[in-house]
Amino acid sequence: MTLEQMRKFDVDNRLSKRPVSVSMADETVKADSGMAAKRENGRKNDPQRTQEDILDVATEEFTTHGLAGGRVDAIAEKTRTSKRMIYYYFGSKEGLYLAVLERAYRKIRTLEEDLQLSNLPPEQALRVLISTTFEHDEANPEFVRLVSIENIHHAAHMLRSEAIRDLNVSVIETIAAILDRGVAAGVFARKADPIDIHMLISAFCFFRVSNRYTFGTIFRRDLSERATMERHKGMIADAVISYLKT
Amino acid sequence: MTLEQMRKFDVDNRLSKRPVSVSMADETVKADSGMAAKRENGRKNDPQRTQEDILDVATEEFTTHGLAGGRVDAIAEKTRTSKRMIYYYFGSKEGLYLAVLERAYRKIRTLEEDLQLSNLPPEQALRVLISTTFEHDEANPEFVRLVSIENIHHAAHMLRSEAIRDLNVSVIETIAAILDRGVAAGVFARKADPIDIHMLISAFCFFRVSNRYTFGTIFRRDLSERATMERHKGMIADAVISYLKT
DNA sequence: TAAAATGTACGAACTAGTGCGTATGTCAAG
DNA sequence: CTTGACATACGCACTAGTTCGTACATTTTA
Repeated sequence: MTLEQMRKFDVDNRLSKRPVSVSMADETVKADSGMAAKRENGRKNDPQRTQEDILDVATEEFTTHGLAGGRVDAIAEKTRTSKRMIYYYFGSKEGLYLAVLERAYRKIRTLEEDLQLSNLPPEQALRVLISTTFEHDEANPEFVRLVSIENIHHAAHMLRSEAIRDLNVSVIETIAAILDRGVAAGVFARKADPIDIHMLISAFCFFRVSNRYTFGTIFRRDLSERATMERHKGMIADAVISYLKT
Repeated sequence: MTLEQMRKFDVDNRLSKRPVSVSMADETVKADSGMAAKRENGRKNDPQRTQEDILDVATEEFTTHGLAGGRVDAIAEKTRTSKRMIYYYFGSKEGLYLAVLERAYRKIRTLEEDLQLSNLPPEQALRVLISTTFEHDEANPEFVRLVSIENIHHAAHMLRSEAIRDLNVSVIETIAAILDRGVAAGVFARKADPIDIHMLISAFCFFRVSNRYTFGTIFRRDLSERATMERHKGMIADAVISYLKT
C-alpha cells in the first residue's frame, strides 16, 4: 500500500463518521441578523462562521497529517466554502496553520485561568491542578498533537507568534505559590523549582496522549480505558506529592 | 516567508555545517575488502556502505522534516549516490522511512540488553535504569523524533513491522524483577505495575527531548544545559523512588 | 557474458497559490 | 423608500512549480 493509498483510506474513514449532507435547515437556526434569511439558493455572507468552519476542518487535517502532510485542497473540500476563501482569510497554508495553532492555545488559556486554588491546603491544591492538567490533555488530543508537530518544526511558528509565547506563565506562578505555602506549612520538605514540577506533571500527562499509539502498540495497552486513566491520574499525583514530601 | 522559502533556508543552513566537497581520500581509509582498492576514478561497489549512507542522510531528513515533509530528492542530493539507488535498495519513500525506523529501533535494543541490574540492591538498580533511560533519550534525539513522527501517523508503520513490535518487552521484565525484589526486601511499600513505572520514567525522559523546543520557547529555558540535565535526572529518579516507598 | 550496481533524464500526478468575475451587505443620496 | 456606489465575501477554473517514481543506458563485478 502506497502512502497515497493509505491517505485515501484514512480520508474515507473520517468521512464515514460524519454525514456528508449538511442539512440546509441548520442555516435557519442561527440568529445573527434578526431578519428571516431568504433561503432559496441565496448565499448569506457570514465571515465569522466561515472562518470558524475552515479552522475546524484545518485543525483536524493538520493534527491527522502534520503540517507538510496536510493538504489545503483536502481542507477546502471538507469545508462549506472553497479553497479561495482559505487564502482570502488566511493568506497561505502556513498562515492557516498558525491560526489553527493560536486558536488552540487561546482555547486552553481560558480554561486554565479560572481555577481557584489559593484557598485550598497546598497538597490538595496541587492534586486539583494535576487532575486538571491530566484531564485537559486527555480531552484535547488535537492540542497535544499540534504541540508535537510544532516540536518537529523546532517551534518555528510558535516563535513568530507573541500571542502564544506569553501564555502558560500563569501556571508557573500558581505552582510557585502552592510550593511556597507547602514549604511554609511544613507539608513539603523540598524546595523545588516550579518550572521543574510543571515539567514533571506535564511530561506524564502529555506523553500519555502524544505517545498513545506507539506505546499502545508496543505494550498492547489501551491508554484510553477508564480504569487505566484513573490509575495513571493517581500515580502522577502521588509521585509528585511524595517527591515533594521527601 | 513561504513554507518553501523557509525550507530552503533550512537546507542552506544545514549544508553550511558540513563541507560540501567529500574528499576522495576518505574512500581509501575503509578496509572492508583486504585488497588495495584501485583508486584512479574507478568505482568500487559497496552496497552495504551505500545503504548505510542513504539511511544516515534519510534519518536526518525525516527527523528534521517529518515523513511527508522529507524530500527524496533532498536525500539523494546529500548522498554520495543517486536517487536511483534509493529506489533500487528501498523501493519507495515509505520503504526508506520504514528502514530508517527499524534501524533506529535495532540500535537501541542492543544498548538496552546488556545492563546487569540483578545483583544490585533494588533502589540502586532502579536508579541505574533511570539514568540509562534518561541518557539514552538525551543522546538519541533522532530516535525520539522518529517516535513522535510515528505517533502523528498513528504508529501505522510500526504496526506493519513485526521487528519493532517485539522489542522493548525486556525493559518491562527488568523493572518487574526490581519491583518484586524491592517489595520482598521491604524497601518498596507499593506493589506497582511495571508498565506504569516504565511509562512514568519514559514519559519524563522522552518529553524533555521531544518537547524541547516548545517548552524551551515558552519558559525560556535551555533543557540541554548540563546543570539542568543533572537536576532533572535526579528529580525523576527521586520521584519514582519516593513514589514506590510511599 | 551475465548479473548487479549506478547515473541521467524524464514524466505523470499532485499541490500551493491566483486571476477574474459574481454575489451580498451597507450606507448615503435622491 | 428606492437606487446606486462601494467594500467585503465568495467561487470557478487555471497555472506554475514541485515531487515521487521510472525508463533506459552504462559501468562494474564475478
